[in-house]
Amino acid sequence: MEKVIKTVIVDDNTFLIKAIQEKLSFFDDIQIKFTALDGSDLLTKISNNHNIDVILMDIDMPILNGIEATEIIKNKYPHIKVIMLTVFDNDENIFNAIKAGADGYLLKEVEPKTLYEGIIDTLNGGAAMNPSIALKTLKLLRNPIDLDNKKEEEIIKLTTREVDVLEQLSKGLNYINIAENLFLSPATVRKHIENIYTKLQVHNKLEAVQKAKKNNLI
Amino acid sequence: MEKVIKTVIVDDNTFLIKAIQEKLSFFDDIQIKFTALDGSDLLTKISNNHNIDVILMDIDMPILNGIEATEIIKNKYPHIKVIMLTVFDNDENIFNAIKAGADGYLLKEVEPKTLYEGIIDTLNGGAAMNPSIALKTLKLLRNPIDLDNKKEEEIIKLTTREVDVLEQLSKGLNYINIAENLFLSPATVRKHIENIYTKLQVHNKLEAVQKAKKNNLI
DNA sequence: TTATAAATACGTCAAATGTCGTATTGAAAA
DNA sequence: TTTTCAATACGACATTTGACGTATTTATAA
Repeated sequence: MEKVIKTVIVDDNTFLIKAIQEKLSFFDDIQIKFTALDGSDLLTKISNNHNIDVILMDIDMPILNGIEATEIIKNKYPHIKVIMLTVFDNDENIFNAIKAGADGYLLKEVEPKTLYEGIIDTLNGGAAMNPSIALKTLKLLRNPIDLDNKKEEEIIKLTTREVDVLEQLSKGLNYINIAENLFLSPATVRKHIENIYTKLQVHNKLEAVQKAKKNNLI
Repeated sequence: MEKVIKTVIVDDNTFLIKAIQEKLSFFDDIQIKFTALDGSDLLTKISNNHNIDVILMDIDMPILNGIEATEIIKNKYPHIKVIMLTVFDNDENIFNAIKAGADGYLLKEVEPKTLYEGIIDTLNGGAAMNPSIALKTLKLLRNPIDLDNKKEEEIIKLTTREVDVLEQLSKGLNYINIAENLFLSPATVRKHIENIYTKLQVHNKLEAVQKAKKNNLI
């Protein structure tokens, strides 16, 4: 028989705590030891009982947020695995959470089974990650952003097709070649690029590529 | 109904190709367009048919290895997803594969279902990764090693004035503005740029700026 | 069911860019 | 001293790009 996985949930929203608990209720070996409503609350409770395997940590919380809490926890109890469980997937949060020592990063809409497997993988010495988060970490590795030089991250939303086109643009290809690569009409490529320029508020290829890289869109 | 996923397998071991094919045979929407025995073989075959969704790429191969091949492929066909599929999980391979533009990194022992899901996730704009690989990428992000592998660096000599112009170019300025900034005639700016293109062996602004950055000229 | 969004595509026009050729001047190198 | 190179500059021409408007189809969300 497998031994239980002593789990802690930290979230300032009691409804979301309930939701996570329900997701995990399918799995007999998950044991919720306690829950906490913010980082400070967690620290208090954990100092009385640090016999914990894994913490599921929200980020946006009052008093002490999830990233600060993670840093403290991982410093004091490095054996405890911390998996971020949040609705936010912006670069800065991801990067800071990783820097703080998080062992995984999942989005709240995660399937129960995926969440469970993520916990197991993490305890087995891996890291749990949504594919979309994984991609962002790859991009961060390729193109290290300067977080100091980066205030409020604009939320620029490009469609997948627009990203395809932008990637091609970034290789220095012209419209004709991009069209050939993506099996499109050059007219469509131009239209996509037009839309990209509008969204990025730029007026030529070079600016588009630079802004896209800066915002880790490509 | 979902459309088929045009897939290519690259591996110098025909037995392993067979093994991968068998793993994917469970899934009706995976269509193996062709297989290749090394990077060079892949490039030849893909130049005749680049209507491909995803490439499963081994790393250790003769003639042209998987990382070099990935770099070439992603430069020419950035829309094609490349997932590394290898037995090696050392930091250097992972880091270099990511730098080369890989969209995922899975180990060969991967379960058929996991491999399939990884392909799907990647095509949906995510990244496929084993948990153990994911952890390594996190560690690389926390502690960035600079494996700045500069091989045979070409010796490109630009004049100081050309560098001036190139720097302006890299800011996304047009000829008129560059001329104003440097107190030149636009015609002169154009001539400088023409000479820069010749020296760098490129044919447009974007390529010039990228090559210049790569060679630390700006 | 009806909006809405995404992806596709065409046409037009002006502006910018890439590629030629040619030429003058001054400074540095042979 | 002669030659070469760097920097400046003009003209011409074809191609590419950027900025409009418009329109159809499909999938998804309200």
